[in-house]
Amino acid sequence: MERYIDKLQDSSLFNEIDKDEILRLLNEGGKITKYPSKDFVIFEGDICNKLLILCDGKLKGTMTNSEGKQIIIEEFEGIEILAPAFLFATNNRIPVTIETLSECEIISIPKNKFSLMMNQNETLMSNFLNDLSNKCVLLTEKVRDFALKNLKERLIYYLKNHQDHPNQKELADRFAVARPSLNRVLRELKDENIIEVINGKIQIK
Amino acid sequence: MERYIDKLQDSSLFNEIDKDEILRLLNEGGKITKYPSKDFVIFEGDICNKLLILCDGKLKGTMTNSEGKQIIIEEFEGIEILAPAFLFATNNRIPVTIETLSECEIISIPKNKFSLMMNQNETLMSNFLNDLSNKCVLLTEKVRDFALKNLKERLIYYLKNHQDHPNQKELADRFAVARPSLNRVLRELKDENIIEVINGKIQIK
DNA sequence: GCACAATTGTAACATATGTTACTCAAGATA
DNA sequence: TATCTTGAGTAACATATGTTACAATTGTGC
Repeated sequence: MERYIDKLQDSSLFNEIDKDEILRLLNEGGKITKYPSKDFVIFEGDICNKLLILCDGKLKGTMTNSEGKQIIIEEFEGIEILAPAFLFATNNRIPVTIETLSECEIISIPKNKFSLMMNQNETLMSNFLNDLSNKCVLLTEKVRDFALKNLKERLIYYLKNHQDHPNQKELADRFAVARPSLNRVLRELKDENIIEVINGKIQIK
Repeated sequence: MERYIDKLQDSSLFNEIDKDEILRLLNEGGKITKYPSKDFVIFEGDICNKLLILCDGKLKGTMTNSEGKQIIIEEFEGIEILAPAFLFATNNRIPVTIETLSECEIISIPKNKFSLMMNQNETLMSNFLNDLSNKCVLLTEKVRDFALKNLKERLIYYLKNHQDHPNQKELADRFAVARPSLNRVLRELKDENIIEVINGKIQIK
C-alpha cells in the first residue's frame, strides 16, 4: 500500500491526513487485492460489508433490468471509494455491478475496522461524510436528468462536461438508450450545427 | 422542543440516545420554527448550512425544469431530516424545493453546531451516517426506476408499496409524466385485470 | 493489400409518452 | 336547486425513443 501513499493522501478520503497516519490506519485492517481486466469486483445483490478503495485502474458501475436493458451509472478512476453509500445503509445490498475496465488494485477494509478508524480520526470521518454527501448530490442530479430531460438535453450537458467520450454503444448505455437512438440525436445536433464530428470524435461548438 | 422528545427519541437520527442527552444537544444550538401550510421551507438553489429536522406536519420535495415539468422526489412525514445530503457536500446548493403540505414545525441546527454535536456523541454520528446512506440507496433505486423501467412498471411497483395514494395529478408528478399518460396506463392495468378502481381508490390485485 | 471485426450511419416501422381539448361525475357553495 | 370547481376519463394527434436490419466506414492482423 506504501506504493500508493502519495495518491492516497491526495484523495478526498485521506485529504489532510498525515502519510504516517494513513499507513497506520490502513495497516490496521486494510488489504490490497489485484483484479485483472474485465473482472467483476461486485455483483448486483452482494452484501456490502467492506469499504473498497480503488487505487489504480479503471472501473465501471452498471445496473441491469430483467430484459437486459443496462445503464452505466458511474465510472471510477484514480483514488475513489466504491459504493460508499451501501456500507452503512440499513439495506446494504449493493444494487450495482462493478466491473474492471483495466487491471485494478483495490484496498478493502472490513466495515467494523473502518468504523474504528473513523472514531480514531475525526478528519477521516469528516472526509467520508463529504464523499458520501457528494455521491448523494450526484445521484440527485441524475434523477433530475432522467426524470426531467430528454436525450438531447442530457447529451449536450454530457458533451459540455466531457472532452473525451467512449464509443457510441458505451455512450448510449450511460443514457440508458438504444444506440440508434443516440445516433439519431447526434445527427440532429449535427444538422442543428451544435456539434461537429471529426474522426469519430464529437466536438461541441 | 420538549414537546417532541418522545417522537425524536424514536426517530432514526436520535435512536438509542437518552432523552436528557437529546435535549442537551438540541438546546445547544437548535431552534424550532413553525411554518403555515403551502409555505416554502427551501427553494431550489438555496445554500444548505443548517440541518433541518421535521417534527410535525407533512412536506414535499420537488424539482422543476425550465419548461415547468416537475417531479415530486420525496415526501416527508413524522420525524425526518430534510435534505441530509447537502449539508456536508462540496456543492451545498440544494437542488430541491421543499414545500409544506400542512402546518409544520421544523428544528434547525447550524452546520457547525451539528458537527460539534456529532463529535460529542458517537451514536448521533453513526445514526446520521445511516440516514445519509439510506438516502443514497433510495436515490440509486430512483435512478434505476427512471432509467430502466417504463411507467407501467414504476406504477405497479408504487401501488404494491402504497396502500394510500394521492390524486392522479399528484401521482403523475411523482413519476414525472403527464396526467393523461398516467390515466391511460391505469386504464391498461384495469383492462389487464391487474388493478381495480373502487370509489377512486386504486387497488392492486 | 486483403480479410475480418468493430464501429458508425441510417431507414422503416413499433411503442411509449406528451399535448390539447373536451366530456362527465362528485362535491362544494351560493 | 343552480352553479361552480375539481378530479377523472378519454380521444386525436404529435413527439421521443425502441427495434430490427442492413449498409458504409474504419481499424486490425496477417
